[in-house]
Amino acid sequence: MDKRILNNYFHSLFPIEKEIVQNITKTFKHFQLDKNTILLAKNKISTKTYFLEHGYMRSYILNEDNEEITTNIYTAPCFVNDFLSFFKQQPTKETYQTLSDCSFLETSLENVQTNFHNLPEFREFSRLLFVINYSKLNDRMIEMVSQKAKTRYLNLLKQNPHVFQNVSLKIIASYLGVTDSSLSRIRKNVSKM
Amino acid sequence: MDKRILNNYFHSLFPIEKEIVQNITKTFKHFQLDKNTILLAKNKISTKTYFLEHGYMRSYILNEDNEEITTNIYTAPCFVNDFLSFFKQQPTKETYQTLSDCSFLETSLENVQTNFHNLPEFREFSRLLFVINYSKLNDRMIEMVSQKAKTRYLNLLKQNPHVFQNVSLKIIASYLGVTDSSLSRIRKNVSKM
DNA sequence: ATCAGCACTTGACAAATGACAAGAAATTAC
DNA sequence: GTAATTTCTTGTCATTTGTCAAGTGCTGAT
Repeated sequence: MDKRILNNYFHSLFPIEKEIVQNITKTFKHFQLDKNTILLAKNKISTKTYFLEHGYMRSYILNEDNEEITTNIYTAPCFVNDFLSFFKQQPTKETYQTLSDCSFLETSLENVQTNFHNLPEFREFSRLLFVINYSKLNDRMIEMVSQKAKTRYLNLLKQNPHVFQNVSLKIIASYLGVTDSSLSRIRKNVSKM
Repeated sequence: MDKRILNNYFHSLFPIEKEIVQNITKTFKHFQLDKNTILLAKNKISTKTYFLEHGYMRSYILNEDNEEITTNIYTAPCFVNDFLSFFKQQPTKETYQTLSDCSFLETSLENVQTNFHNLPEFREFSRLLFVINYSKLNDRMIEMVSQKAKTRYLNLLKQNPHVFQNVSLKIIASYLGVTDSSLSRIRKNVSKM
């Protein structure tokens, strides 16, 4: 099976030898999911690390009014991993759902552990992945507390314009922390400038 | 020097042998800072991992209007680490400042790397620290987008009441993502219930 | 002891966003 | 192809939060 996208992802983050990457990625297995399918449901324990090769996904929670709050939007290629559930083997708080037809590669916790403890390069890679994810989340948090909705919308539009062709505005609205009617008004306001 | 608090912190997170913890913590060095001192300034490259043994700290950024936005409040005992700056050796976006007299333990990137690659238990510990920090940040982000200011205030009051005795309301307000006048009104409203 | 500055509160008003409802447009199911 | 469902927009009004300015009281420097 073709693992070029996954292999390239390793090389893009970090100088690492081709053979080592192939050694790491050989345990990853391909699979596909249709649009609007649950990859990992709330309260389940995550047993895999997923690499999203093609497509769009999101994670979401239900608030006290049973409304879905989108906590993250994933654009391929990227890793999709519920860190807390996967590494501490405890139930997820979030549900992970495809937003388009998606193709994935997955590997087990056992394989991750073997590589983590045996391959110094994989250790460095996984730590770097944590650092990058943490930093992205921190940036988003800062944006949420210090910018208004219109700025957050414009930033997303600039950084990830393709999301708007692939993800419904309702989902994008909750990701931006506003209602769908507010987002609609913001878009109207932006378009006439 | 007494490293009981640091050693206990390791044991509290994770089942790990006493000798291994002592081996890890032996490279940590004590130091102290007065209230309102900069531990790590914006645009500097972090060279140390810090463990806050006693006291309160915060990290903050300046927004476009040159107002300080508190991005995190640290309550001892805990690790204080700018992951991106420390592990990627790039300039920080945030400034780290003490909010009370503080005592710290610090160790260098070289020591962290040695332990990370030589001690399986330390690898597991550092990954767990990442997982916990990521998860906390994610919870806070969800709270920010889905709860209103009053709820966020009440949650902080419940989870960390001591912060209110040690950190000014102005700083807590910006941490909660509201202005200090709003927080003042929220407190007034809460107190008369 | 005094003065300057800071933290906190409060008032009046403005701006941003939410809640709800209705209708148009797009998508999906059969 | 048609009906049902969902998405998106828009209107009205309420609520939340911000902005600005003033006033009080505390604290720290000299």
